[in-house]
Amino acid sequence: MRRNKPKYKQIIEAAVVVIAENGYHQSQISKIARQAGVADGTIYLYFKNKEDVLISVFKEKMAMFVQKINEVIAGKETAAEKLLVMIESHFKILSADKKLAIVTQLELRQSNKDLRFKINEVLKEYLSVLESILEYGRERGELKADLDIRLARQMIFGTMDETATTWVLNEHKYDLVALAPKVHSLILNGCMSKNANS
Amino acid sequence: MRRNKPKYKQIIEAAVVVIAENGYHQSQISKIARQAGVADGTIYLYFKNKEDVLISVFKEKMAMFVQKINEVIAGKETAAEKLLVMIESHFKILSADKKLAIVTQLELRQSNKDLRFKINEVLKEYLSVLESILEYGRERGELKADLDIRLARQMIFGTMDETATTWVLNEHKYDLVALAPKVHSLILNGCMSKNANS
Amino acid sequence: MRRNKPKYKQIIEAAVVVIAENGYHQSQISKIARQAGVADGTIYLYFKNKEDVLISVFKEKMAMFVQKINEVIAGKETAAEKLLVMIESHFKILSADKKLAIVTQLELRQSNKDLRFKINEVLKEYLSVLESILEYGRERGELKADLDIRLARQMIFGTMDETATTWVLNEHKYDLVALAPKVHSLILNGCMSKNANS
Amino acid sequence: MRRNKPKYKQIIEAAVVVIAENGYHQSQISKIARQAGVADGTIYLYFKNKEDVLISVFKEKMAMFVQKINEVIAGKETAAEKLLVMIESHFKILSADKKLAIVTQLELRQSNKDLRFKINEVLKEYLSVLESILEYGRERGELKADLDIRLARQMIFGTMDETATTWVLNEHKYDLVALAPKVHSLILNGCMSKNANS
DNA sequence: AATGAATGAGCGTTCATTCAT
DNA sequence: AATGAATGAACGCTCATTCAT
Repeated sequence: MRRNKPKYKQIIEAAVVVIAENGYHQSQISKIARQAGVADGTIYLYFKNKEDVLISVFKEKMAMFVQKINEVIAGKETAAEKLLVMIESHFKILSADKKLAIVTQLELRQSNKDLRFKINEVLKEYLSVLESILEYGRERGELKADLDIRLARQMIFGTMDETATTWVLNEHKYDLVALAPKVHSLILNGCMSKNANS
Repeated sequence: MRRNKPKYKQIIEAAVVVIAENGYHQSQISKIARQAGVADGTIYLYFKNKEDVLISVFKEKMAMFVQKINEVIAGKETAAEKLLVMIESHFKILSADKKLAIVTQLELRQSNKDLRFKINEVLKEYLSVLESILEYGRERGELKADLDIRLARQMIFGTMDETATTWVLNEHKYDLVALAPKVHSLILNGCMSKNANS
Repeated sequence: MRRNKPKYKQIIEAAVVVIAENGYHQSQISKIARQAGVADGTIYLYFKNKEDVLISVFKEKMAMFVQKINEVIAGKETAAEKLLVMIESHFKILSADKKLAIVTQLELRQSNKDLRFKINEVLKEYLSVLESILEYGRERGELKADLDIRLARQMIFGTMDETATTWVLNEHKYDLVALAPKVHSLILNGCMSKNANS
Repeated sequence: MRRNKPKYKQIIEAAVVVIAENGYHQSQISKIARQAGVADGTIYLYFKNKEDVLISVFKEKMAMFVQKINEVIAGKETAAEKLLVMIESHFKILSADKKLAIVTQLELRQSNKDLRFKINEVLKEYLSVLESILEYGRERGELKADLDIRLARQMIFGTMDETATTWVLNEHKYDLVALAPKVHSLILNGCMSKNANS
């Protein structure tokens, strides 16, 4: 089980640091190796190639996302509460590790189509957690009976993602986590005034 | 004004075609030159460097977006209607030019941080049109009085963008424009059931 | 016609010098470029890749061999005379360009199977000239009526090649051309004593 | 004496198999170790370096050649007979072990100049057996009194070698051993017709 | 004796940019 | 203005060898 070898994690963490500090296209294997304190060749004992390092960074971090989200939503009764803690957790994880935020929101998106296709595969697990909350809410009558789950998922993920990216582009200069309730409210209730007739 | 010279437009259009057909990383200056019917060196008479070509592609196309959106929203009275036609137009432009959709949703995002920073600058004009609609709606009492404009803008743009990207990743196999009313409804009213007490 | 561009020949000649002086495995593109007085990238304007440079060295030189041989054998009446001048010319060309001798007899043989397969293709033209002399001699009654042409060709080429290689391995310390008549006699008459009954 | 240790032979045999199956440039130490059932490092307990493994392969196999040839020529009276059985044995050994044939005729020749220089040293023993047959024949009056022994040896070895290589390049699709008498006749009597006046 | 994880030097090729014509 | 031949920096990956255990 390669994931338990200390060097595996060591290289993953080094990759996050190097990519955040240098950008995707300036993250040569030699830099990652130096940061990890190993020889270039050692990376190839744990990873198939450079792409495998990058996809593994994403897999490991996304697995952490999914695990964390699953933990916090389990403790909540309603879909609305589950969504709130999901958004909060998502923002908390990025706020707690700003280098990770740079990597996931900006740098990894510069990868080529192949890598981004693989990243999308990994993302699916996360999106399916989100979809299961939506289905749960729809069944309970909390959410609209005719809610298009996929579209709603795209709205919610799109909103969280855009919010997080804007925050990173603004160099983290405001509190991302504090936005969670407002984002949550927008998603559940929309923009429209209560007394407007649509 | 370089933009009025015929070769300027010629090179821009050639770049869109080449990027859509070959992908960002396979779009060498020599390919763009060949597609445009000029010599490699000629490109450097109209553009500072390769990045300038790409940012110009984005600027030109985004200007078209802004112009089109301004046209359609001018003919609508309410903010809700303006938003609907904005979403529809956004989706229509991408549906009408699938190469452009590939370029904006997938390929240009592979560019490096510098280029994407500049693209974000260009995007601001588009986003400010969106913000002005939201302000208009808030003033008219259509939209929530306490609506956080910037956050709402992020939600709306994030949702449209994610919806469009998913559509491109699914190889345009369903009708993107047909989703506009549902996206519009989600944005205005949210996911929550009417009779739920939030 | 790339072969007439001066840089093409320039690079071929540089390759011969570099390979002879450094050996096949130490003949990096950068060394060949430096020797030719061009930039590394320039080589790729004239050759597809490194293998293409090496195979072209062989093709050009072998074409010279074939042309020279054809010239000298045309002036001779009998197959025996043709063979003699062929062997002499073969040895003369190698003697006149000792670097070329090192390259063809030692260095190019270290190439991988793919390259050597392609070299063999080029060699076929040379071997067919040899076979045509043998056929001519058989028809004229000079050579044995039941001579196995292919086997005789292998004997003659094998003998010339081994003789030349041994000479190169001995660092050209004796006169290769002077051996031609003896090689010719061995090939025509064999080793056996005239009065022996076999 | 390292050669008597079981792992020594084990590694040699593994090397022959690996080189024949993968080619010279794809025969990494790790592959040879795996085939031999030992660790990579173990090879360095028995061999100085990779070159030492390869030269040892050649030495061991060439020793077998020499021993076998010495056995068969001892049973023959005339030089002509000795030569015939030598050629036959040479071809038989290669026919019987096609992997060995690939290794000696094609793969080992891709090695660098140093290694091939050492291989030539080993070859000398084989060549000296051949020369002693020629000297024996000359003394007995069987072979020409003025025969240049070294040149004749080059002709004979070159012919056998070229014949064997051509056979390997033709993927062993004809019977190599069956060619021995014809090769023998060519070597002894040459190509020339009996009644020609040379 | 035996292991195998770790090392790190080495190189073919691409392509944005220049500049003499 | 337009050309396009020439430039040369930059990097992922392999694998023979070592050495702590």
